[in-house]
Amino acid sequence: MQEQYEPSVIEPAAQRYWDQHQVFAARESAENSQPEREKYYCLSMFPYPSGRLHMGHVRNYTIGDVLSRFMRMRGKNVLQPMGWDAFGLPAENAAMINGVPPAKWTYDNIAYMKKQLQSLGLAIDWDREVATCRPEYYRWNQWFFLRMLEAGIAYKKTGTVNWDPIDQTVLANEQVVDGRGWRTGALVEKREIPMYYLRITQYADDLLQALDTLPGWPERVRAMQANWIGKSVGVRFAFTHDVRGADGRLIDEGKLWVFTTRADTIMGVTFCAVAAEHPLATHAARNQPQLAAFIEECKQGTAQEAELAQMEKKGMATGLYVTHPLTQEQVPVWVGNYVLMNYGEGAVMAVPAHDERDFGFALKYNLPIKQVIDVSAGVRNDESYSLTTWRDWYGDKQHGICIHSGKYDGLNYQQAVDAIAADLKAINLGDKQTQWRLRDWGISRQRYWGCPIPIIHCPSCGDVPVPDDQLPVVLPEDKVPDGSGNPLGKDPSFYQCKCPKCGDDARRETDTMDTFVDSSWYFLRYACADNSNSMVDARVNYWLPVDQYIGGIEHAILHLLYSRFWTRAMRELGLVDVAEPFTHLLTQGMVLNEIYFRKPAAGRIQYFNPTEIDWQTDDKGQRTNPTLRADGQPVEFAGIGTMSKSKNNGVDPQKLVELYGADTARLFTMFAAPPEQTLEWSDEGVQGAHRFMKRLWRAVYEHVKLGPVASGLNTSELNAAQKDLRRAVHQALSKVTDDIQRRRIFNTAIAAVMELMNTLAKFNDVTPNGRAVMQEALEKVVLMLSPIVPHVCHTLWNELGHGSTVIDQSWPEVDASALQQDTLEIVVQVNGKLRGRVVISAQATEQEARAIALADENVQRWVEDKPVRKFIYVPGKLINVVV
RNA sequence: GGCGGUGUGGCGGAAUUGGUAGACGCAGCGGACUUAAAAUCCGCCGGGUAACACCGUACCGGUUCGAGUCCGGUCACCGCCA
Repeated sequence: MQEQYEPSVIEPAAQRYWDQHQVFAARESAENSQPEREKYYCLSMFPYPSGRLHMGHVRNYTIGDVLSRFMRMRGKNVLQPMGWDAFGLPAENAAMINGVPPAKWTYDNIAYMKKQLQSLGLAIDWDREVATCRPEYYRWNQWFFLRMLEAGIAYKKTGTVNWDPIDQTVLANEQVVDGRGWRTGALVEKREIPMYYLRITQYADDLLQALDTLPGWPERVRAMQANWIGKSVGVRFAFTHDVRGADGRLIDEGKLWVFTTRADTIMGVTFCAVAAEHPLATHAARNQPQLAAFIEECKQGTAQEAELAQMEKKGMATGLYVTHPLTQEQVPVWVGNYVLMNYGEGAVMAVPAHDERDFGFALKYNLPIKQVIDVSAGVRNDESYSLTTWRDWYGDKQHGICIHSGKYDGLNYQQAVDAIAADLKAINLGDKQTQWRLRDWGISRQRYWGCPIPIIHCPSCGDVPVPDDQLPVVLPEDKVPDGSGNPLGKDPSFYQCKCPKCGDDARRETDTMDTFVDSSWYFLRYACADNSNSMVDARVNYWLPVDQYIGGIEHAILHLLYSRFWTRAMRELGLVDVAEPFTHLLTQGMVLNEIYFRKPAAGRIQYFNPTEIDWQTDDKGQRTNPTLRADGQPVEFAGIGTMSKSKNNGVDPQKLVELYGADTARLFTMFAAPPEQTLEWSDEGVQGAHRFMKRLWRAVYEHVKLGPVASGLNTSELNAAQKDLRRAVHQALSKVTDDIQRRRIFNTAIAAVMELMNTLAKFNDVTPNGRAVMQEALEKVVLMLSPIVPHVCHTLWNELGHGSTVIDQSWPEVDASALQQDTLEIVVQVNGKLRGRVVISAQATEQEARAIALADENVQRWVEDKPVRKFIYVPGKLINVVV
């Protein structure tokens, strides 16, 4: 065995072995004599082929790889695929800069990044690789889009869309962040264009309720999805009025519609508030310049819920009144800057007594406050209702009872809502209604580098679907966008076509699909990537659902929601059996690094890579005075932030692998933080991980150097030290198994192995029994670490004398007898404070333990002759003497 | 404002069901080896004390024999909210 650990030699060798023996090729059924194994589909979110891997990829794919390899050793039939989310804007942007077609840029990037992924030693079945920009893949986007069109799940409508003036494209609502395009940051404009939508709102209730069937998902992701879907159950009803517009007709047919979740407070309405754009506001402003000015001011304001909640509530009376549908009272109408036209009805009823926002508004503008709910019943008898100070319990609907509400007096929340909704329905002015925040998913994009929407526009037949036998509509791959709109619209060879129905000249749709479409079902296609005859086949039902999905928290809402929707649509159309595609979800934290900069008197801030910085340490060991190594001059430390090009704090995985090897990179990313938390990069930490690799190598080297172990392990002949070592080995094994299998935490599993290695280093017994114990210990260490650092374990397993390979080994079993102890150390507390430790027999009774504990010198010092009031005994762990 | 989360040494983090707070690693300090350095190995490493005592898991209070962990309240920070 070679003395030096050389990852640059052993890593390619291990990878070559895996490759030649096709060990990661997944099969759907049992082969030859192999017994039927349970399937395990381990999926990592596929990357966008941006050019190079970043550390986030390394972290993501290492987590997936550790789980895949672990599950394989646990006897599962594992599928771990990989592919490319290959359509999208960055390719077009790169094309504009370099003058190269997006297709070439994308395919080149895929080739390079695939090599990078392979250098990490991931246990991927590359035979199933998919790239969403290939016609073999996206033809099924088109095919299924047509099925959805037939089923009414997809439809066309003209609507107001968000127009990004820089990217020249439509954005989904969720792609607008703070009123700006999510990629460009440009202020979004409104445009009216025809586009295709998917009826995700039809599935809103199911998508919401089924979140409860996903205990394997993080709580916060489920909360974010529920929040996004935004179900609110309430009552939609109308105040009547006879306000007529300039044309003499009643505005909105004489009805001011509102939606409320607190219909039980309807008798407490003292005014209504409408949005600045509401027809009543517009009407009232015609001859009130002051109101018109206020409306203009409101229109400048935000449309963001978050900002809305924080800004100062302002309003102005319109002078108009509407009639309360149940009391016939005249209710004044105000314009409020906190009411949004495109949310709900653009108008709200105001109940100042029981809504904090309305309460503040009423105080500010001196509007009446009428209490109609009494919460004192059993809950709040210590405080009374005040007209000047808001208390949170004014809005309590759990314990409230209607008062001052005529026939509704005495009803609780649900009873009151039911009764009031029924009364409103009876007079035809309202009914119960469920409102959703979620909107239908607009998928049309006026972009080139995406999947063409398979529709032909015929002057006489209208919108005609491309017949199935003419699919796919192939995207030409030679175009170079120049920023002046969609190249497809300028290419007659693409858009000129014949109508499939009447054969006349027609024009092909030049919009392409949102790239979220591509990623909404790629995990299904991995199961049958080689099938050129159908979108999915029986193999999909074998592999699905995904047992473990791993990816970034940034996809917690959109991608995961769209995938859940798409899978449901496919199930509805009889293509797959499952509704929920992902059983367990792990959202890994981001990779952070330190940020350093200098701010010159003139010019832009200059950022420095953390590797170029030197620190000094003060007498407390704390770092001070960062300087730039190149010139020794001070730099500013700006804290920790996500790795990014603009902050010049990225770490190139390629260089890391070249310098230390893939195993070190894998070990560090798994060790530095739990998978769900952020990971702070540390070059010293990487060196520490590399140091451990070398220690591991040397431990095996020192052992192997002594020649083959003479005798097998005979557990009945071991001395105390040998037994202790065996116990340490099996304790570590027990912990590592639990950490990976149940807890999905790898840093503590690695820590346990490190601790074991520290113990091993102190064990210098070269007797036959001692060496046999050491052989077992090292074998277990190699097996335990093989999912995490597979290359070195591949080599070490053979060096330990095995003809077989570690990839084919089963996960080791804990030997329960090795864990047994004759004596136990028990912690003794006196009055809850640690005062001593005693060693007792493992079989000792509580009486015996008590006698030994009380006899202990340290314990006696604290107990003295005080009477023992209480004696707590936690067997095997702790004694607490209360005196 | 709403929802969700977090708060532990100089740093990343550990403590899994209420039972030894600080595992493991990094940094630092001391030592061995070396002409020297690097590498490697050994030891120390929350505050406090001569040594104990004592103090210590954001803050205030509670439950308990016992609280980082459970409960009530406060503060700070992070994430998400067409």
